[in-house]
Amino acid sequence: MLAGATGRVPELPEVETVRRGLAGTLVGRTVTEVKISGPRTVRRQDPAEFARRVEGRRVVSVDRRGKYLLVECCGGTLVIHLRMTGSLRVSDPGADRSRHTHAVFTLDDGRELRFVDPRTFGELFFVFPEETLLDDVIGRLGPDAASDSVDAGLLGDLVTRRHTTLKALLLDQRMIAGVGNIYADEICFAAALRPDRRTESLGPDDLARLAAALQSVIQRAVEARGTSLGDGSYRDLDGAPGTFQSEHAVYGRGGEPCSVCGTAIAGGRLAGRSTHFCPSCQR
DNA sequence: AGACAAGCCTGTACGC
DNA sequence: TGCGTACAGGCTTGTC
Repeated sequence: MLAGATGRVPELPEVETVRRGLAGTLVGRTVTEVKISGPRTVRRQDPAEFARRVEGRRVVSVDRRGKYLLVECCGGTLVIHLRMTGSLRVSDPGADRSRHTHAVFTLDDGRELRFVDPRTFGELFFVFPEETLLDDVIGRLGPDAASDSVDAGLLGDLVTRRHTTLKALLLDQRMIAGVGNIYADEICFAAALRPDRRTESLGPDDLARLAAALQSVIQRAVEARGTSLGDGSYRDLDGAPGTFQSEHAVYGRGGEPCSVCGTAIAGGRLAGRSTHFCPSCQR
């Protein structure tokens, strides 16, 4: 296993797992108090103003677009992006507060929702319906990778619009929202396509396999509650890891034999990201 | 000790 | 000129 190649970053399946947990925890609850301690955690608006906006609001539903969590409240939306190392935990108020806890939401059932983020890339903000900030952020995103609309036809449109490598296309949130580095590699393997394939070279059969691979990898990963590799990696709201890492065919397996053909998995850098693929199975 | 991991944004360079 | 793409840098810190 490559040093540091620990998939700690939440992508769609991990964020979806958190969303489901949040829905069960937050819907119908009212946020009674908000405490922001991280100086970078709320950066699109004043943290005190953010706290004022959220306090006293009842949660109606919890949605997700790509890697963004949308906590729909009466009168506005709490937006959460975990970025690289952000995580959310539900705790009793007396429970030890881990280092790097940057925000605490107290609920009317006495529990706390805590936002923990060592690298502080993650962020929170709250938008009123009449504000455009949500549209500015979410409106840039392509269709959600878990949505039925991501089929061979849509992918055909994308590859004519964006001439680049397959990996760069999959990582581009404006094209398809929710895929990150781990699942991009896994999707390419499942589609038997090299990550460095030029998008303009993909034919109908390739696009059909790609669409099927996207759906199946994302669906299986959601069912496995995401990927957790190594210490400090992603955990769900209750601190439990996902299990999809046991199904990884290529990510983090550079040099290991391919599970299908035995060829050594190749590793390298593409689109600025560590990239792994089977040089024999993927063309 | 310094390189690396990552998502996302921004700035810049480049080729057609 | 302009557009789309490629790439580097910034942000950050735990790990190797």
